[in-house]
Amino acid sequence: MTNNTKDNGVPTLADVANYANVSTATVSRCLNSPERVGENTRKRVMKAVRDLGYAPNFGAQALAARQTNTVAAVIPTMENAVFARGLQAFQEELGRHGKTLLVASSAYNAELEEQQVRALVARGADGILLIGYDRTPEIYEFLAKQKVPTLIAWSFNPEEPRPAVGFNNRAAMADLARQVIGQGHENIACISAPTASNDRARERVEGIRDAKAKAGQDPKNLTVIETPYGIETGETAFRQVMTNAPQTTAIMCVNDVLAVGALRAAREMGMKVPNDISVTGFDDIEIATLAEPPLTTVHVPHREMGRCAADMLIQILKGDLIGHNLELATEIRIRQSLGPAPH
Amino acid sequence: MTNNTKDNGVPTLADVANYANVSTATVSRCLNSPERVGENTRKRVMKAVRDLGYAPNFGAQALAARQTNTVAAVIPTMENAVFARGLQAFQEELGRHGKTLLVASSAYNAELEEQQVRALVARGADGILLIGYDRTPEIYEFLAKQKVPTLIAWSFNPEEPRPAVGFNNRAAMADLARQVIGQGHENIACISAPTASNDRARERVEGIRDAKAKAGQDPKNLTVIETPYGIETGETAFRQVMTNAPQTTAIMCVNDVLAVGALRAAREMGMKVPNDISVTGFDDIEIATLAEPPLTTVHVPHREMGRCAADMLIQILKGDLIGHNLELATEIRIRQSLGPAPH
DNA sequence: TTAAAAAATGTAAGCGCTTACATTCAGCTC
DNA sequence: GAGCTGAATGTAAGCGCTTACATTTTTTAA
Repeated sequence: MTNNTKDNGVPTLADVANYANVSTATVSRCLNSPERVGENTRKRVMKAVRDLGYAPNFGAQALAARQTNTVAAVIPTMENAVFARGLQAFQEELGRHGKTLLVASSAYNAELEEQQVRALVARGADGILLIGYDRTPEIYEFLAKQKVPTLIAWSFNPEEPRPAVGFNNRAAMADLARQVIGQGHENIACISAPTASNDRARERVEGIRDAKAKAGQDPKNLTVIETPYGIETGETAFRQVMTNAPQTTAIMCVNDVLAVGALRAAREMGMKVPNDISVTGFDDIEIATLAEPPLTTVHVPHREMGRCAADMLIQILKGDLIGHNLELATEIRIRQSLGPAPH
Repeated sequence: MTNNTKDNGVPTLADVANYANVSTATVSRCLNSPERVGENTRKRVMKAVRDLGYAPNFGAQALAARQTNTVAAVIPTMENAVFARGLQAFQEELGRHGKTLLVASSAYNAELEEQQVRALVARGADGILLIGYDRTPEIYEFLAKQKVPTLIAWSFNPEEPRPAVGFNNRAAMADLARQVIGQGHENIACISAPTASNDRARERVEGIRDAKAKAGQDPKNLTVIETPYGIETGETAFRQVMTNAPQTTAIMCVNDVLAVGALRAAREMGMKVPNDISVTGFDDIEIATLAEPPLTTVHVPHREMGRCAADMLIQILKGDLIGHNLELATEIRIRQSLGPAPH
């Protein structure tokens, strides 16, 4: 046995240096800035790397170079197709730039989110992606103190100073509400996700109020039911609406999944959509077109958002602070679930 | 300014030690095995940690402790709900054990998968989760050489020696096929994902053949169309089947998404499901129940698989090599998309 | 009271890499 | 050929933490 690899298995930089008869500095340079090394030497070193099956030790590299090339994301859940898509694109783009993705999910729970953020930062994330603006100041302070660049996604509010890539939830929902109102609906109800620590949901609800106000309707006069994410919860919420406010002719849901639940409940209750009642969603995920009838909704470019988020975060990490804020456009998709108000 | 934190910002263990008037070893012990430190000292140190806002440096910790507490997963794509769910559960369970998840996706591309595996290992993954058995020996060798414990998920083959948690794709599909054949179908076609480097798809197709053989039908006589993942591709494949083999009365798809595409194509072509043709899926994701008509499919416990995968990997990392193989049960879900063969 | 055992804490040697700085040496210029 | 320049390479000092081992303090037992 040679004196390489210290007999314990995994070869180190020193083993490679030894094998190639150069110093560790040269090997390191070969790997990180090959142009600074003579051609012959480089070839010899590369051969050594291959022969030995060398791979750099991550911890050592991170320690010495003070960065991990790792980016973290904390999302509510991957089971929501919206985030799965965005995250997929985010990861792909990150990969293209040699960065790796660390993920955790908060289950829409602020406290858990805080833990996750801390854990990921402790894992050496160079930067972090967070969903929406809403969270305790403690997290933001922590991030600032640890000097971890942070990007917000899925929300965009021109008045917020933080770097963000997203869309104007409020304006988008207001647009959609305008369409609904345009169909003659006056008794609108809204099925929302819990708004307590979710600015996206909150803004969407406000968007409906904005549109109502603009149309001369009383913005206070809006039935809102809050319920967790899920098809079943959407069903239950629909029933609740019909009990509390039977005169309702249009139900606007803050996401497609709740809307699909509403659609299902309507069918079970023998109500025809859109003849008896109209239903709208938000996100435009696959089930929106699959639903019976297909769902009128707001199309959100989730993939693009993920990709842009990655690009922006990379920019920020590089120190290029340009383009700190990016607003993406959404689009109303009118489908059969919206019809004129019955009279 | 005190002589803490070296003026450069982030506090280190030494700063904490200094502030609390103990050695770095004591601080380290406070953090990692508090029971080995006297109560007063511990309190003092913890206060110092809080006062200084100390957080351990990941690289240093990884380097010194020779582990990152990070586990990696390479999945085909998060956009497939099946993996999104499993991964979500995987991550949750990992989190419960203080581990963090690194993810990458291969887009069902073997070469890309290899790169991703290397990248993740280079990022210090202590262990890795891979989907299915199929991949080049090089990857397995690399993993072995780097001593990275590996777990296979979504497949389970008692004859394979590698640790795995999954289900018997072949048997499950054979079960479903038996039901189809039981409805009198003889001209069965299959819409499959590309089988080249996907043992799950391959096994499912073989499962159909098994059932045919068992029922006295010729297993060779099975129309198989391979197509990438997607609703649209499922539609196209359906049309292809009806062109190539118009006598087909049942189409078995290797996943729900392709099946939904088939369903849609059938509707567009004016064929009634299940009167004119039966369609089945595999996975039992949400859209299976949402589809019109609801899809007969194989229910796979994706979440449970994710959770078990995490548990097993953690066991393996600990060195407990027990329970090296885990087979999960699947279940046939008969819904309206399957009916008797027309005569 | 005292020695031995146990508990608490300290000392310091790495972990494997990057990089500032030092050295060597070939190729120039004059 | 002396002096200079710049490319190629080497030397060695950390990076911030863990942990084996040494030392000190406290507890226990006889």
